[in-house]
Amino acid sequence: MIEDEKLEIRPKAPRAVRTLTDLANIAGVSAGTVSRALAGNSLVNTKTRDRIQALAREYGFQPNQMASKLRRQKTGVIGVIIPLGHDRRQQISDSFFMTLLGHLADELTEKGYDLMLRRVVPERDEDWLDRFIGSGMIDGVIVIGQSNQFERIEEVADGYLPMVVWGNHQEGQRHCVVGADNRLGGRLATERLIAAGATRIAFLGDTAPFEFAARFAGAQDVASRLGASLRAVSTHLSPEQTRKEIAGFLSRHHTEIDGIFAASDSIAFAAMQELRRLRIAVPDAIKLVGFDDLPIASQTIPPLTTIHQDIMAGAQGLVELLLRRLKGEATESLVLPPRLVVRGTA
Amino acid sequence: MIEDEKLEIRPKAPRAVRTLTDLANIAGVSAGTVSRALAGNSLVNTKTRDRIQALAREYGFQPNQMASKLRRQKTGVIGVIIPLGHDRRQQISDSFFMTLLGHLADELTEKGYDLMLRRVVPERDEDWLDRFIGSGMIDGVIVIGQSNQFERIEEVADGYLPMVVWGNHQEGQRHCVVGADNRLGGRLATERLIAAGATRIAFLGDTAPFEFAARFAGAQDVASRLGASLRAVSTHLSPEQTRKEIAGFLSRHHTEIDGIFAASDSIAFAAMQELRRLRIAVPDAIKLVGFDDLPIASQTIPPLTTIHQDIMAGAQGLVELLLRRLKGEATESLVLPPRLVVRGTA
DNA sequence: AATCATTTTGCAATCGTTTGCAAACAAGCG
DNA sequence: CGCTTGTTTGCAAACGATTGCAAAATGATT
Repeated sequence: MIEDEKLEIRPKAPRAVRTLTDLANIAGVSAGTVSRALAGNSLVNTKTRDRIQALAREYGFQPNQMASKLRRQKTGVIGVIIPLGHDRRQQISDSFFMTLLGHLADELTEKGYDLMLRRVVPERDEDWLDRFIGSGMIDGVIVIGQSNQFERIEEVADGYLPMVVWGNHQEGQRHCVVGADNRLGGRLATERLIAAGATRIAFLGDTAPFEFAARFAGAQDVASRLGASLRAVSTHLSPEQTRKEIAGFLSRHHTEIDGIFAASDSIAFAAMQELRRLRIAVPDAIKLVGFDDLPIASQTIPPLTTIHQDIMAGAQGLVELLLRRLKGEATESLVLPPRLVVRGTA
Repeated sequence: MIEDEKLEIRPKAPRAVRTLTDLANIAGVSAGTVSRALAGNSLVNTKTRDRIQALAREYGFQPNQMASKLRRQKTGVIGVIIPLGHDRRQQISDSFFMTLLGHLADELTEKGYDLMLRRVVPERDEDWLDRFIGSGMIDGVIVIGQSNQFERIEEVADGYLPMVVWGNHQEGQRHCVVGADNRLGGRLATERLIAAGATRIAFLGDTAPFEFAARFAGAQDVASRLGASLRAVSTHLSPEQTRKEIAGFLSRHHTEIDGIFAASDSIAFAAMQELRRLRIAVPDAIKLVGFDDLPIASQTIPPLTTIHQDIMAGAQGLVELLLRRLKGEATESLVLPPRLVVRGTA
């Protein structure tokens, strides 16, 4: 009889027990005790702790996070911010970043943190990074991609420790970064192109972002050393735009080249498609190497030769370094080795 | 001279002015007034408002969000939660969900909300949804994908208004959902296969998730009506696993079919690759239709015939409905029309 | 039974904003 | 000049959890 009543009281009722005090009243103790009990604090008697925890479960009580965070001055939330280029669509569909984000979510969850995602267009908002950090909503921040904001990030890094960035490592930089050795990757790609017989190479992709610039620099290292010619064909912004630029370049200049180093797999795919439209044989007439090794890279025809980046290791590195920085440690950057994957296009 | 000093005071100092009261002291007013001034409240004199806002900018002051949220009892944060199947990797790299997420981030940002991302494995955590909602950190929640949690979501929907789900619409369901008409999509795909000459069709994909089940149901509608045979080849979980299962099925049974309806483009890609390995001509020997119309679908060889879903419209719909629900409106579900895109595989 | 050491508990201050209410002030009018 | 309207401001009470400190309860020991 009593139990029946109990069962009927709970459902639908507008959550009668919403605060520590509510639960404390029910349990016949003080709010402080409830707080300690739920925190598993050893200061509270084992028996009352269990009783209170049971009660909390029964009434579906969860302490208000906002109040908790305010009081403890930490949020348990890590911010992940993606700076976009001028065109906001630039990286939205970039599967590389999106995959990285997925792994980050998993890693952070595992460590007990929540993830707050923000995408910003730095050009439109000077203070994009400071604002996120100063918002008081996050304990630390992971920046995905340096875009063209290297300087801004450096400035912030001087005064703000818990920040880790995915991107390229520059000699002597002050912010902690995790990323592949893009320059080495560029070298590997170009060496492969030349080994496959290419001598007149085009680099396809926007050279403004640091990651891409480093890939191009690596290509330059090798090209000049091995006596191949190299030209940069800078593409811009949105995928459609990029595709048009690639199409334009290829239709006009394809006879002048016999190798393409694409700054990313996405760009490589676009190039492949255009080459097919122009009935230019890959790899016979033009060799092609990409960068990233997205899952689909192995599924194109011919499968794409590319530079592999270990995304999961990257995500793990980002999180681990950030957690150490949250503890006050100053950490080194982490540079991951890229790996050439030879498939069918070069 | 004075200005020089001003410049030197600010940098590096551990943010001397961190609270409303700090700023209030500087401005010579009370904290309440500063609060109102920064909120652009009309109750405060225009002149003092401007003065305070200038001061705030000068000192880089940002009110503490945690305190603000606690006091106002709303967070300005929308939770986005992705329930994963048994295998956590299942959907992580699913570019469809990831792209949807990107668009959601944009839409929410535009409306002034922040986005908190959480990925969960419902099997491991019974209360995944309640816990997120009850955490007090979010004003509303968007669930991406029903996975196999339809019932759980229904239950929650009864007591919690500000929730919108991406997924499939079932007759008479109680939670508000946005998604393509999967059944119709399944019909379109199958009709196309049959029109292209297929009579013995295999459906490739896990039929447990509601979206996929509906696609299969659509296929059944058409197959039985038009006299084609249809068998479901249920794949499971992780991409590698899926690939193996597909390979196994095709190598053993490819002679028994002449058409494949893949539950998603990703699955279609895997099938294509396997068919190529087996030297089975597409679409000559076997016709193939996918679902989603991912960007790469147009770039395979031959380009993939598939069912197009408008992801951006989906994201906009989710956000718009959620905002209306936050205002207390009860909203209808939104079913988006899928569209057959005929390319080279059927 | 009294004293002391040790757990457990309650009290009350605190985190930093927001906001209802009332006080202070200015302005308009007879 | 006094009185009635408006504007602007300040005061102080929330919001709900955490935690140092002291009080109370318990147990151990003589």
